[in-house]
Amino acid sequence: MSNQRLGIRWGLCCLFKEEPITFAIRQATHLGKLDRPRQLAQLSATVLHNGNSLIRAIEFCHRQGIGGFRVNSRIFPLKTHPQLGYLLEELPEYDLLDQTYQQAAVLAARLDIRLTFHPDQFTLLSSADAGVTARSLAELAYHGEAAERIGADVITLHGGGGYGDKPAALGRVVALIERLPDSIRSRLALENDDRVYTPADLLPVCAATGIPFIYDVHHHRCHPDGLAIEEVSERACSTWAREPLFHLSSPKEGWQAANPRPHHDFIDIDDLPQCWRHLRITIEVEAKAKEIALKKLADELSAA
DNA sequence: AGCGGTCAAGTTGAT
DNA sequence: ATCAACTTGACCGCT
Repeated sequence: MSNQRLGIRWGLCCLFKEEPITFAIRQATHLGKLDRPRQLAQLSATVLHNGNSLIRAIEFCHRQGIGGFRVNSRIFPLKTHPQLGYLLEELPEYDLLDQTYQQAAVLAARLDIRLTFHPDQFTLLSSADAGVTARSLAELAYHGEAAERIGADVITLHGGGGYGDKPAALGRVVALIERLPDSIRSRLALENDDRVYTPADLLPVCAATGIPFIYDVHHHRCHPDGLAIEEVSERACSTWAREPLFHLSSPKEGWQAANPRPHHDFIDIDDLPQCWRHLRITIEVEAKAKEIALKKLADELSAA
C-alpha cells in the first residue's frame, strides 16, 4: 500500500448500482440436477465471468479514486457446498481463469486497491455445535485460499451468536482463533455487530488474540455499550499493525426510526465521525447506492 | 424479454 | 410459529 496517500481510503462493497459490472452465482438446487461435467462447465463459466468482473471492478475503483473493494464471498459460487463443491483445478477453463485471477491480483497491487472479504452469517467462531464449527472452518479455509489468490488482506467476521452466554461464546472464539492456520489468522479481523457483540465485548478478544478490530460505527450506534466513538476509534486503530479498516453506513429511515439498522441508499455526511476525518484508514461504505453513494460522499466532503 | 418464486448454511428479535 | 435481516440480489422456469 502507498505511503504517499493522505487521508481516508474509501472502500466499495461487492456490487455496483449503475456501472455495468456484475458478479454471477449458481443455485445449488438447479445445479444439483445436472451431471458433473455440466456442473463444472457452468461453474467454470461463472468463475471466469467473475474474474473478469473483478478486473473491471478494480479498474473502475482506480479511475474513481476508490481505494478499496470488498469481494463478494460467492465469487467462487458453491465452492464449499458439501455435494457440489469443487477445486478450481477441476474446472475446464482452469488455465484461463487462473491467469485471469492472477491478472486481478497484479492489478490490485499495482493500482493499490485494497481487497477484503466478509464471509456471510453462516461462518461462526462462537458456536458450540461441532458441525457448525467444522463448516465455518471450511468456509474460512475457502476465504483464505481466495484471499491468497487475489491478494486480499482482510477477512472480516462478527463475533457470531451469543447463545445466552456471551463470555462462554467469546471463550470459544478465542480458542478457535488460536488454532487457525496462519493464512487465515493473519487476515482475520473481528467487527462489532448491531445485535450481540459490541466494541466493549470484542476489543478484549482482539487484545487476547492479536486479531485486529473493525469498527462499524453504525452498528455501535444501533447497539451501544457506553464507550464513546472517539475512544473506540482510537482503541480500534491500536489493534492494527497495518492500515485500520472501519465500516460506515446511514440508517434507511433515520436515527429516530423504530428500526435504524437497515442501510440507506446514501451516506449522511453527519454520520461520518469527526474524529475519523483526519485518520489514515480504510472506510468501507455500506450504502445501497454503491458507487453512486461513494461519489456523492466524496463530492460533499470536497465541497465542505 | 419480462415476471415471479425461489435460493446451502445460523442466529436473533419483531411480528 | 413465521419471517426478515444480516456484507449483497441473482437465478431459473415459465409465459
